[in-house]
Amino acid sequence: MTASLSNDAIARLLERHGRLLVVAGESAFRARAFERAAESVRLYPEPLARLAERGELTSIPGVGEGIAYAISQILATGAFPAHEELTRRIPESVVELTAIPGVGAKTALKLYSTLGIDSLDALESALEAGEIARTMALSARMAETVRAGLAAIRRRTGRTPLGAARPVAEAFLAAFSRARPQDRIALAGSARRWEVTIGDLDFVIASDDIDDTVAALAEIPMLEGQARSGAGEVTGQLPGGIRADITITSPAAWGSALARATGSAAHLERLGGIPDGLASEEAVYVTFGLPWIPPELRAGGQEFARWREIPELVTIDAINGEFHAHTTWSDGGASIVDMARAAASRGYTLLGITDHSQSLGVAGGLNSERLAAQRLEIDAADMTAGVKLLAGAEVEVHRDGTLDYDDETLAALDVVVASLHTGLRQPREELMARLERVLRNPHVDIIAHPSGRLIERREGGDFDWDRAFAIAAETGTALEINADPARLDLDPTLAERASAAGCLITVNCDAHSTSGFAVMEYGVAMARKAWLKPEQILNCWPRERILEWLAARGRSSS
DNA sequence: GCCGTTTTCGGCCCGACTGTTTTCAGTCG
Repeated sequence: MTASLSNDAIARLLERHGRLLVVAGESAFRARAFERAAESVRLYPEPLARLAERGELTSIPGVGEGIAYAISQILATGAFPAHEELTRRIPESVVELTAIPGVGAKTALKLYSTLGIDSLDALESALEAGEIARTMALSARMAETVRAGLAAIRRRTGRTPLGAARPVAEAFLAAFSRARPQDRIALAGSARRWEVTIGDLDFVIASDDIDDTVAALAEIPMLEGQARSGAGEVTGQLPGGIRADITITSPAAWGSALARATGSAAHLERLGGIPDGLASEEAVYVTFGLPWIPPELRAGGQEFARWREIPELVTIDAINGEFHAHTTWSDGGASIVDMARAAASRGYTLLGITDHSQSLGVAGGLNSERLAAQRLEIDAADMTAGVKLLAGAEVEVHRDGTLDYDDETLAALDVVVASLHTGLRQPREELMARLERVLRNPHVDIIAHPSGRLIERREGGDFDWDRAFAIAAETGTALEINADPARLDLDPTLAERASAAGCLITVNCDAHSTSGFAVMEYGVAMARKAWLKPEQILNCWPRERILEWLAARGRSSS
């Protein structure tokens, strides 16, 4: 039994197998089964080795007889037969190719079987040599798609999205606190500053006995490959392959150590060196004649000129409702009533129910008949738990800028959120013409996730933002900061520009379940990085004022 | 491969868009 194999390591292997099954052209359902099982295993609280000993692997959701056998093989040998057989046919690295937009499983397999291309590097070489275009199996057009896709991937930072890193950080904080309740631990670095992507995770621990703390760290299973790099420095690897840098300090020097480890480099440089031996961050800032600066604002710029405004910035308590949420009517996991109750428990007084429109078939989009039926249920549930429900929709924007419902249907809705989910690779002219048409559509109240980016996975559209913001300010259309950690869109820099241009901002979770509202902390952090105040954010307004705003836009909500 | 008040087989992941096409395969959301 390989006791050292972590749940994360097992999950990674199952996930790689799932992805390889897709490329191999196996059943998409079988591939998904492996990916689902991997997700389930990664989050499983108990080491799988112990479950395997008890013969309880199939108690994990998504793990049946087949995958339980694979896991037992992985635990015993570090691999499993089906995976070894598959990798003999197709190298694992071929999966890399499918990261290129426009290259799916079939094309990746074709590239491998006809040209032996088994990685992005090999693909780039073949492209340089002109092999792609010369090969009869692949057209010149394909070569161009590949070239553009490779360039987009090379532009990626290779950093970890915040939404992947923070849950890992929180799990580690909890695990350490259980092991060493007498020590104090905090997250530091870019994750504490709510940067959209992070390079590694930094932690600071205050301890009266550094050696004891180091020994306790060695006992935490989720921190692998630990090394002591200095008297009070420990490094290691956390789930997802994220590097952890841990600084251990005395309680008396906690403030100095935390401020240093939090950064940013530009912020520290502007401060001009953190004094040693201060017990709190407040004490650190006092020496510079400053109040405590919240981590998300430590960018090395405006915080030194605008610190007096900090108490006025938006906080999570100022959020009074949301305009973008899904239910089981389309691709959500909770009913209208359950979503309303979850909203109420967050102190909201208003919630827009905005399921997908008809052309987004994969998400179970509603045609106008089902939309009308849904309104009956929304109206019946209105004021459930004291929350005003708006019968809205997240409406697809077609490639020509027209919307997915006719004017009559749109006019009957309480709120219309418009989204571009497809055709984001259109050239700037087309994309802008399309966006302008949406912004000038009198039925549209809010533009959801305006750029369409998926962090580290897909770049946003090539919009002319200054022009877009000017039009949005003119039409009064609100622009969303989507709090989903996979999106964080608008980005804080764009949100700040939009607000400066006079645009109204709204921060929404795009919740697909009752737990989906938890990501609001990300959205608020982004809004704070953009130096936004509640007045500038539509869903911080009192309910009556929001309803007046909607009414003034021709909305019928009562 | 997993799952189940739809329960041991058959559904799960549908439909639009694009161009690798010219009657349909591949990709994407």
